[in-house]
Amino acid sequence: MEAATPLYHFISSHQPFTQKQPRRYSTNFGLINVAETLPETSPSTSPSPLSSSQFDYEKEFHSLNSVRAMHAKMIKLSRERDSKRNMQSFISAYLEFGDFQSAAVLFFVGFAENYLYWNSFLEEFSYFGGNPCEILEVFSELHSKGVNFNTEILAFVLKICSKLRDTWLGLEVHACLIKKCFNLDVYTQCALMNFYGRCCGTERANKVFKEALIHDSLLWNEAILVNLRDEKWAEGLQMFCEMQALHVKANGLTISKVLQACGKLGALDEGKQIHGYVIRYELESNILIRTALINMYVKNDKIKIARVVFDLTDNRNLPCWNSIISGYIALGYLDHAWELFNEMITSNIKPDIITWNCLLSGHFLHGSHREVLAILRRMQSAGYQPNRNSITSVLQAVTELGYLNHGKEIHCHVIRNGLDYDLHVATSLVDMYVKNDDLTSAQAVFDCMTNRNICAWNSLISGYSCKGHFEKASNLLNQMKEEGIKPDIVTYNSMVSGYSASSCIKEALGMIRRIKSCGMSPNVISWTSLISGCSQQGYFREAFEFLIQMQDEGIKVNSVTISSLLQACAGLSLLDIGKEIHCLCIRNNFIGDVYVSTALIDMYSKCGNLENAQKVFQRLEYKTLASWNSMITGFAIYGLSTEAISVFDRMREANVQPDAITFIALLSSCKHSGLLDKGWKYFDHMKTDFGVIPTIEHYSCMVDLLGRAGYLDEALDFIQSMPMEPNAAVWGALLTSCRIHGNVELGEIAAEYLFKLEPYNAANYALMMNLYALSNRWKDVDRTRDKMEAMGVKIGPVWSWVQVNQRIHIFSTAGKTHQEEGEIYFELYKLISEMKKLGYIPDTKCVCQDIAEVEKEKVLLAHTEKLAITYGLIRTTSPAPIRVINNTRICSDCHTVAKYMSLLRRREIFLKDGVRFHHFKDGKCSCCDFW
DNA sequence: ATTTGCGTGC
Repeated sequence: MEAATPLYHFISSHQPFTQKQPRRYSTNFGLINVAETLPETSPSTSPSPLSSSQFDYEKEFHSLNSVRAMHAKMIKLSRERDSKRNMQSFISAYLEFGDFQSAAVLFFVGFAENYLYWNSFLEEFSYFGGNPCEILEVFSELHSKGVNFNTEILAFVLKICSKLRDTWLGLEVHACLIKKCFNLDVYTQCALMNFYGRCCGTERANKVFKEALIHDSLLWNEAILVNLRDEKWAEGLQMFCEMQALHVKANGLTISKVLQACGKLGALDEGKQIHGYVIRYELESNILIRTALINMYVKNDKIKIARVVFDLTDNRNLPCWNSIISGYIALGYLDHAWELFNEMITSNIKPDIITWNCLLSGHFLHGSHREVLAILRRMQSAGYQPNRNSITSVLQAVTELGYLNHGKEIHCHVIRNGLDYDLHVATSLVDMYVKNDDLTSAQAVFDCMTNRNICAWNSLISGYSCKGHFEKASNLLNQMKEEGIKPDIVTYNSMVSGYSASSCIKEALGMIRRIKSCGMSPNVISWTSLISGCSQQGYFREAFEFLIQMQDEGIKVNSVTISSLLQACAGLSLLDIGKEIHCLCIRNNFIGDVYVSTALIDMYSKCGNLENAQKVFQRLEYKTLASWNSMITGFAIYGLSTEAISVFDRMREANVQPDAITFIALLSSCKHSGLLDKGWKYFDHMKTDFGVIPTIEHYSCMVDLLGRAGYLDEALDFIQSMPMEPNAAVWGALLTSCRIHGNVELGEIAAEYLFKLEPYNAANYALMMNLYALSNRWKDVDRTRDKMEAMGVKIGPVWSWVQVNQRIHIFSTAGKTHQEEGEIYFELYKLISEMKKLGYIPDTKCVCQDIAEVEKEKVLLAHTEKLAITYGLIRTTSPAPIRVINNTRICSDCHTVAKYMSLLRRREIFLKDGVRFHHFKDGKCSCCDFW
C-alpha cells in the first residue's frame, strides 16, 4: 500500500501545499465544488471516453495514484452523478489504499443515502485501519466551510462523536440539527440520546427522551440502555416496567441489559418476570438473553436455576459457558467450575482469556492461592498469553503466598511483555513487594511509574507505615498532596494502622483527628485498626476504651472489630465479656465469619472454657486451617495431647493440609504432656509426609520437649545440629529445662548465649538465679543479680488477677496492696494449716533468696496467684469455678497449694499462667504435674 | 480490576 496522500493534493495540485498544518479540525481541503476548481490539464494517458459501467473504473484501481487518476477523469467528465455505485467503488478503493481522508471527503460530499450504508462505511473505514477521528476532522472542515448536511448525516456524525466522546463537536451537531428542523426523527433522537448519555451525563439524555413528542419502541429501548450504561440500574429497571405497562416491545439487547440490572440490584422477582416475558415472546433462542438470564440467576444466588437455563441452551457460545463457569466460581463451587470447564473443552469450545482469568481470579478470591499458579502454568502451556488481568490475579496470589521469588519472575515477565506500563499491573507489583517486605523494590517500581493512581501511593505508604518508617510514610503523604493527589480515607487508615501496630497509640489517635480535620469521618476500619493494634500489643484496656469512643461516634462494629476484641478478651482471659461478644456475634450474624469463629475458639480456650471452644468448633460448618489449628492449640495448652492429636487426625481426614502452625501446636501439645516419642514422630514426618519445613520455632519446641523430659545433653546436641543459628527461644527452652532438672553446668552455657542475645530480658537472669539458688550457690545468685543491675535490667511486676462480681481484682508485686488483704491472709493461713494436716510441705526451692526456711515460707505465701485464688474462694460461692490469670509461670508450691485448695473447698480452679493452663479439681491438676 | 482493618504459634 502506498503512503496516503490526500485527495486534494491531486485535484488541487496547482495550489502548492507547503505548510504542514496541525491535524485536528484545521486541515485545508480545497474541496468545495471540486469539479469547478479542477485544472484543465490532460492526464498523461490519453483520455478515452469512459463507459458508464463501474467496472471500467475498478479495472484501473491498481494503486492509489491510479484511483486518483480515475477519479479525476470522472470529475472532469462530470459523471459523478452517473452512478452512486461508482462513488461507492471510489470510496472503497480509497479506503483499500489507505487514503482515509479522501474516502471521508467523498462520503460526505458525494452522497449519503441511508443508515445501513453509513454503518457499512464506518465498518469498512475501521476495517482498513482508518481512525474514526479522521471522519470527524473531515466533517469539521467541511462544516466550517459552510457545507450544508442533511439530518441523516448529522445523526451519523453524532454517533461517531458519541463513540469518540467528542462533546464539543457533538453539541455543535445538535445545534445544526435544531437549526434544520424541529421534529427530529426517531433515529436522530436515538443518536442524540446516545450522545448525551455518553458525553454529558444520563440526565441530559433523559431530558431528550422526555422532550420527545412520540415515544416509540426504538426510543424507549435507547432511553433504557442509556440509563443502564451509566449503571443507573434502578432507573433503567423502572423505565423498563413503565415501557411494559405501555405494551411497548423491548429488543434483545435491552432485555439482556435489564436482566443485568436485576442481577446488580438483587431483583430476583423482576428477573423472574422478565424470564416469563422472554418465554412469552419466544425470545429464548436469543443467546444474548440466555446468557443474561444465567448471569441474573447467578447474581441472585440461584445457581441451580442458572444451571437449568444453561442446560436447556443448545446453541451455547463461549460467553454462555463463561457465564455459568464464572457463576460457579463466584459462589465458590470450584469443582463444579472445573467440571464444566472440561465439558466445554470436550464440546469443542475453546476457552478464551476471559475464561482463564475467571478461573485465576476465582481461585484467588476463594483462597486457593497455589492453584492460581497452577492455572497460570496450564494456560501458558496451552498457548495463552497472560494479560494484565491475569497478571493482576497471579500477583495477588503470589503476594498472599509470600512467594517473593515467584513475584520477581512475574515482574520479569511483565517487563518482557511491556505490561509494566499498565497502571494496575504496576500497582499490584508495588503491593506485592510491599507485602513481601521488599520495600526497596516496591519503591523502585513506584519510581518507574509514569502516572500513579491513589492505590499505588496508598500501597507504598502502608508499606512504610506498617514497618514503622513513619517519616518516609509522612513524606510520601506530603509528596502525593504536592502532586495533586488528595489522600483518601485509605491513606490515613494506613497511617493509623502503622502507628497502632507500633504501639504509637497517641500518634494513631492524632491521625484519627487529622481525618476529621480533613472533613472526612473516621470509619469502622480506622477504629478497628486502632483497636486491633491495642489488642495485639497488649493494650487490652485501651482496646475497650476505643470501642466505646467508636460507638459514641455512631460507628457500628463489624466482624473484624469483633475479632480484635475477642483477641483482647483472650489476652485478658475476660470470659464474661467474651461471652457478651459471643452473644453480639449471634445477634449480628457474625458467627458465619471464619475469622470470628476462630477468634471465639481461641478466646474460649484461653479463658479456660474448653467446652465452649469445642462447641463453637463443632458447629463450624466450614472449618479453615486456622480454625483447626486453634482447636489443636486449645487442647495443647491444657495438656490434652490425646485430644489435640485426635483433632489433627480428623483434620487430615477432612483433607485439610497442615501448615507450620499446626505442627507447632502438635509439638507443644506433646511438650505439655511429655510425649517425647510422639513429638519426634511429628517432627520427622512434618517435612517428609507433609512438606512443611521445620522453622526455628519447631526446633525450639523440640529442645523444650527433650529438655523437660530430662534429656538435657541430647537437647544440647540437637541445638548444635540445627541447620540455623539458635535464637533466644531455643536457649531459653534449654535454660528452663536445666532449671527444672537442676543442671547448673548446662544452664550456664545456655545463659551465656542468652545474656548475649537478650541482654535486657530480666526473665533470663531470674531463671539463672533460680537455678543457682536450687543448688545453694548464693554467691552466684548475687553475682547474677549484680550483672543484671549493672545492665540496668529490672524484673517487671508479677501479677495475678481474678474476676469477682464483674470486677477485676489485681494482685501485684508492684502495685498497691489489696484493701481486703487482712481477710485474704486470714483465710490463706487457715487453708495452709488444713493442708499441712493432709501432708502439705511448703516447697521452698522456689525461693531464690538466702534466708531462713521460715522466711522462705512467708515469701511463698505472698505469691500473687495464691492471694488471687484465696480471694476468689472467699468472695464467690460454690459451684462457680475460680479463674485466675498469672503473667509468669506458676511455681511448684503454688501448684501444690492450688490442688489442695480445690480439694478442701470443693471448687474447680482454672489457672492460666504465661505458658499454659492448669485445671485443678478434687486435688488433681489436668497437667498431671507435668508442666 | 489495583490500596486500608481480622483468626491459629513462639
